[in-house]
Amino acid sequence: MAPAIPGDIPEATVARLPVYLRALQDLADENLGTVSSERLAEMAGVNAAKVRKDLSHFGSYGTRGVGYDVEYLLFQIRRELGLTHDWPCVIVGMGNLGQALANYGGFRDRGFVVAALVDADRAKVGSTIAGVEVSHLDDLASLVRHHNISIGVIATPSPAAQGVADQMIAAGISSILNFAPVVLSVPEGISVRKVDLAVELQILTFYNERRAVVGSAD
Amino acid sequence: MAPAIPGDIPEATVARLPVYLRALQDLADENLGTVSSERLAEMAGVNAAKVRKDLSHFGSYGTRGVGYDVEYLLFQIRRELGLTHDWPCVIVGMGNLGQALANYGGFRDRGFVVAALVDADRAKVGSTIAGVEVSHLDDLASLVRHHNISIGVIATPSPAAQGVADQMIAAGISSILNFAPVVLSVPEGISVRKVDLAVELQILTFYNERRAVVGSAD
DNA sequence: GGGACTTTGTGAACGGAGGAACAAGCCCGT
DNA sequence: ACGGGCTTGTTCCTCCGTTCACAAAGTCCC
Repeated sequence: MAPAIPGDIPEATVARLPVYLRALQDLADENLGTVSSERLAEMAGVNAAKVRKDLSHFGSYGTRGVGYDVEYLLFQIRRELGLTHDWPCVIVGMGNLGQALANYGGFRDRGFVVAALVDADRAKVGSTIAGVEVSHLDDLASLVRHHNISIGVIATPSPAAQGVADQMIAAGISSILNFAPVVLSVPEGISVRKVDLAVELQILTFYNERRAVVGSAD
Repeated sequence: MAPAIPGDIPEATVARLPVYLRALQDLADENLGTVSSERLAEMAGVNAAKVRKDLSHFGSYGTRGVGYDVEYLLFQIRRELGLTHDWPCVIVGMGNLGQALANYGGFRDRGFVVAALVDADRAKVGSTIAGVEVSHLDDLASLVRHHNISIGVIATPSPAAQGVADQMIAAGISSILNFAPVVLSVPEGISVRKVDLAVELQILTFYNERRAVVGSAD
């Protein structure tokens, strides 16, 4: 599961960069010129020292006594995350979740363009969702090539997920976001992130149950 | 963010329990009587020693030389996760994502029942999604009481998320799954988990970009 | 019944991440 | 020019989580 050594940036730091990015965008919208690590930490819901250490991995982007220049830091983090350009994505699986993802506006705002939609069901092929025509799974490879896609989103039922992942990888996709509740096995060099909604809920129930059993000791 | 000490189970272990649960369900479907930590580890995509240590936190559920009894372990993990009964949930925000979540069948299969749907837009109130009528946000508290809901799902636009969270907590909800890309501030004793789809994609692009820059050193 | 084999449960080493604290550096007012 | 006040960058320490390795314990076969 480990995406191997990407450089020398801790994985935990990478996971926080998008959160900083979002906070900085809010600051930029308010026309704030600079921000302190403390303020940024508060907005991101983390510790101030952590913010400074995270940012220091990329160089000295701040000014002592002043803080960080919002625009400059925005640019640097965008660059680190590879968000200087939009990323075309393909979503495979046009069920409830796939359709919702296709319609979800939050992607384009943050640098991701749904370039292609794919389903294995020929009955769905040809219909248009969010302005994009649904193609058949068989055409995945040519779509990936044509749109230069490197990110694939799997929104299929569980049994189909591994097969779709294999086809994505064969087509040249190197980053996969998997919504199917299965553990994908992929070769070295392919990044996979998994989002399992039921797992999140089950983690919540664990703590909920514990609170009930232990009693409200607060 | 830390849900405080729930007992003495490491948070990382809790997060893996649902994964084990899913693997065990697959094993049960195949009528496998027992499973070794090694096999289970492979299915869950983790280390065998980790599986054993995780499970040992709850007692000795295995038999040396044999492995773990699938049915028994299933029962124990379900019990630990509080999945001996179904959990009624309320989804707030009937946009694309909220509707998709309401229609998503994967919840009910895993112990979660969508008991109520809520939106702030009166134009949406009264319509039926996935067999559940949409109520107005003002009725949240009475819905929570009536259906004995302890889990709330936030699928609103970002600006509304904190207010909804506050209302949920005031109504007695203690566990929140947040899809809005904002950091919620909640009092002690409330569990929050956040799912931010764009963040996941941005993490992928980081590694994608790094691979491109570093070159395929594999 | 006993020995060989298998697998769990756990003690200990190891590595990474988090947080406190402080020195270095920058700005501003006088 | 210079001192006071901030804020960063970094060091050090601690803690949590992972992994190895092995003893304990059970099964199976002869």
